Amino acid sequence: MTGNSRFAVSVHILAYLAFRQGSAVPSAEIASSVDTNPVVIRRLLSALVKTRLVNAQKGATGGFSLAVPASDITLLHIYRAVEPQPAHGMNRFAPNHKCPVGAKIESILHGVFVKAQAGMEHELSQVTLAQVHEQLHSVCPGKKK
Amino acid sequence: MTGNSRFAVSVHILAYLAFRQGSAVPSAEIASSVDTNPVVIRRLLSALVKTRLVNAQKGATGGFSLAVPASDITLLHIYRAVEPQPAHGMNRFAPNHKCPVGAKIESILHGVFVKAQAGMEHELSQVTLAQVHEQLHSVCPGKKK
DNA sequence: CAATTAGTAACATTGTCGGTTACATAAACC
DNA sequence: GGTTTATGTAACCGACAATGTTACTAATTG
Repeated sequence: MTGNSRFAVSVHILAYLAFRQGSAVPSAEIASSVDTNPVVIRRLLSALVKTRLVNAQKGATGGFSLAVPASDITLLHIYRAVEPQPAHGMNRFAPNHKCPVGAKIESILHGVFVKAQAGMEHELSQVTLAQVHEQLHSVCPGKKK
Repeated sequence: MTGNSRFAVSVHILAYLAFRQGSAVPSAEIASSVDTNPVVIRRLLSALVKTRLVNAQKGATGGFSLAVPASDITLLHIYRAVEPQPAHGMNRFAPNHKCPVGAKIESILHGVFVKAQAGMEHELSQVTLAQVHEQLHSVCPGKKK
């Protein structure tokens, strides 16, 4: 979608916070689940705190927790919080404006990207963190019997 | 969308071929319109030739031309021809499978990405190269009077 | 005061993308 | 046939982005 994995890791983080419910979870514990460095986790959580999806508490016994019910958080909220301006796949695209095609293609492509982005974001808006949380619990393979 | 500009440049290329109709257009001329190196253009055209959207002809008087009417080419065709496997924003995402969340989040996220991708691709499938070509001709600013 | 944790800056490492050079192959034209 | 023009690709370089890592400060608990 964007080349990076910020969104994927962020959903993982929030799913983990939903999993651990009301308790304050330190970044090191989340980092262990994601298998990365705690600073990477804190960087992403910094953006999620700014958009008020997550509470942060410093000090011993501190950590992160959901600031909003999981059913109120859609994946689009997470996407927007964590993903920088779409940049719309036109980063290094600067056609020659002296050519009649180059002069107009940029704005045409911009319109296309806006529509494509909207199509994608609509799908993300249809999935809540609570649904992701449910899927985590259902069908635990090997935990039957 | 993908971080790179392969798709944007490819649409530009095909719009240029539509603009220049039946004639064989050399990569150097297209490169001038896109303002890049001819090899970059040929690399992308190589993929478009493989999917039979474009004809290539070597030698003097050679060049590239559309192999199919512009009205039969959707932006999704172009996207698929030119963009490698979506990789779905999970490139460097390898959570810890020993954790109950890490063990299941991957497949859940995969499902999310498939839906998001489908939403985006649907929008691309609704736009044809012929429509882009039309927009190139309409409303030439400063060409009135 | 000691321990724990968020917050953040700074730097290293890695991978991808685009640009460039170089050369082989093929076709047109004199 | 030889010259010119063009595609087809490999190989390499430099720029940039993303992630990982270290190191430090600030806040909070007990």
